[in-house]
Amino acid sequence: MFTIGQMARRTGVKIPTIRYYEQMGLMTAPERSQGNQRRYTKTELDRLGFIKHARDLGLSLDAIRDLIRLNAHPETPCAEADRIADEHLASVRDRIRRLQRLESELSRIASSCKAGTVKDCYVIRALSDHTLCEDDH
Amino acid sequence: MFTIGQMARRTGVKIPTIRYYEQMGLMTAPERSQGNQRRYTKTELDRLGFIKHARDLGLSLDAIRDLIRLNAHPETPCAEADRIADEHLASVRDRIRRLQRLESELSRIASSCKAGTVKDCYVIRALSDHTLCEDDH
DNA sequence: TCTTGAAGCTATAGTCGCTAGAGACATTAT
DNA sequence: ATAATGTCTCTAGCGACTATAGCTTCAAGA
Repeated sequence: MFTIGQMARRTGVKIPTIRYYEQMGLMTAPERSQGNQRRYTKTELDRLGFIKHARDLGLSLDAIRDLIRLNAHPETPCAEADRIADEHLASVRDRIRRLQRLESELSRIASSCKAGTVKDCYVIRALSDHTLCEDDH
Repeated sequence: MFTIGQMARRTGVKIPTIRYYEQMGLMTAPERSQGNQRRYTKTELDRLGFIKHARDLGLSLDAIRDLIRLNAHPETPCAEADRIADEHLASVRDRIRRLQRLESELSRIASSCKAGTVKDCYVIRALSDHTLCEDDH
């Protein structure tokens, strides 16, 4: 049996966040001590680890809830789990693409100002004037 | 003079968002018509365009507030504006790096499950078991 | 057994950057 | 004059937490 603090230390998930996951239905409400404190089993520790890992990979709580639900029914085909991972991968790739476009514009803007004062600052001019952009966003 | 709707159409910033920017002190409170509706000048239109552009580039409202403040004092050295753009660029690059690591792990996980049912699904196993990861996060 | 300090409890509010909705009032076109 | 559209304020909601207040419980040492 683990206290909530031990759960936090072992998984790296902060205590209020664990309680939040319980409230959001990602963690089932654990047993309680006589004094009403949460006492977790190994199974629950593992589930929290699963959630942590999936969060680190950027999955939404909704997606994680789906995966947990799938996991609870081991006979269902795993196509659905595949789909969730795939979908997320696509959105990650999209985010990378957009960030890279942004990076190239920003790096053109940043550190490029030779003027001494804001009056002629290229950074501010570039931000004011969209036509200075090399591609549209 | 522009109505809030014209401002929205010209900049692509939604009406409630414009009012929100006013509340947050990014836009100054504009003149009002006799019927208490907002009437904006060209200057204010330009500022909204500036904000939009900076937001599209991912700058926080705080950073934008700083830039606006700088812009209002044209004699200050522009090193500060440079710094804001630089800092933001660094954080964008960091986000790209992290997303790329994530992408490689996810693409390893996704679409790789040959099992028929969730019981042996690689996606779910990979998410449960951090040791399957190729690099640490 | 008592005490102390750390850890845990609930409940509520705040974060960021919007977005949506309700219900009332203003403006514009016909 | 009326209808259609636009705008007003106010409030609440989103996701995923984080912080605070004021309380109770637990574990270890004296």
